[in-house]
Amino acid sequence: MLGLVGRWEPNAKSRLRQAAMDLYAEHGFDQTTVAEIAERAGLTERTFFRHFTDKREVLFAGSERLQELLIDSVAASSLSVGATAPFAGSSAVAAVAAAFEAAAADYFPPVEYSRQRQRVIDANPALQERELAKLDRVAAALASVLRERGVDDLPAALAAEVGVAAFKVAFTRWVTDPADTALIEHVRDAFAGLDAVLPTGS
Amino acid sequence: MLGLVGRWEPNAKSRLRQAAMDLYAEHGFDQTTVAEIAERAGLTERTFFRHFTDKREVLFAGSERLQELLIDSVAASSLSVGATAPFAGSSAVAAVAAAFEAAAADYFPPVEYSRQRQRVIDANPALQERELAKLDRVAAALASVLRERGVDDLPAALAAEVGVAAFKVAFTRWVTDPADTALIEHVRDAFAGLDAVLPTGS
DNA sequence: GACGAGGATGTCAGTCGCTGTCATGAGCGT
DNA sequence: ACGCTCATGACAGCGACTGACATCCTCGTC
Repeated sequence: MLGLVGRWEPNAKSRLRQAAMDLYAEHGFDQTTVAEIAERAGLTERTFFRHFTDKREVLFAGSERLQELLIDSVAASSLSVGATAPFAGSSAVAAVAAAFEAAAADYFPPVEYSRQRQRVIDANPALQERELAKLDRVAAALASVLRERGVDDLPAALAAEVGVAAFKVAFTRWVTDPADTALIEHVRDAFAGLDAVLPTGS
Repeated sequence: MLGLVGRWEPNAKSRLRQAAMDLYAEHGFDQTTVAEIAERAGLTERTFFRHFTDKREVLFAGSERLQELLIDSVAASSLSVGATAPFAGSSAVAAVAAAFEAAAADYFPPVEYSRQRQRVIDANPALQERELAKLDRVAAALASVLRERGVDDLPAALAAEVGVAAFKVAFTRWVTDPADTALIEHVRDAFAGLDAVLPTGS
């Protein structure tokens, strides 16, 4: 269960991932064949599909960990569960924001790598779809944990979706930022921008 | 350009769509073969791919029209372009909200159909990915038109993403609502809920 | 130190989504 | 009648993905 990596050539999975990333970046996703990836990794096409469900999944392997980070963070946050209507909701977004800020500091790889990865993704609709799907699962998980913490259905769903929306904007700005500002700063800016963006009262 | 439908059996495209929907609903998406769809429509597999780029695209054919509706609506709205910082952003969300409310009244098919369609989509990850991709293109288009109307980059992106996020929640609640409340009501609730969900000041 | 269990890999064959190419046949204008 | 256009059919082919079975290494056990 701890991944005592194996009796064969070790790191098969990471070798496959590396080979895939290189080929995707060099020739493009569509022009890369799974057989080529496997060959470069010294393995077989069949083995590739034993490590990754998908040709696309190679680029999104670590996403479960991000989801866990966020969930644990929100689960451990001090939500004012007992508060009356509007406050329960607003502290939910705050908790989500805090979770993303924490993840921004811990989880993400260096900008260089993220940029290269994003270039590959942006060049292919199928990969963008997968990226959105991952984010949507994150939103669903966040909404779920918020509900478990006592937040009502509607505000829980809204807080989760809005939080992910803000993060999407922050992440995009991060990888396209020529000034190389830290991700956490972009996350703060985006969540702060939410206040300015919503009609104050209505 | 007006679709003078043709010299062959007319409505090839809608026959294909109907056949696909029926088969997807009956046997499931994965268990349905494109050849089967084409056969039921009295056509060939090859012809199917001339009408739809994808096996999935059958379920999302009308989405460009929704996008146009929203864009036109926002483009025609009275945005306070000249306003100073916070107000420009907030009226942007209001414009997006109004656009979705208008679309909710005009565009969407009856609940029955939407529910059946959604059942098919919810049963298949690949279809969910496509649905998210469509919504993301909507968000991108909204952000673009907001920028053209003079809204700054960050608030434009946030308003678009948040608007789509709210709509996602509203739509989900609509198709799962046992009380059959109108979609526009759910849209209003969701956008109203945004106010309660965000920390008032911070 | 042989032996059996388990797990990761290889091999093979097959299905199906999707594409390029060329042929066919109906309608339409001249 | 002639040819043009265009939706469709007919084929051939690639590549993603899957299921079934064989192999082979490693480790624990006797």
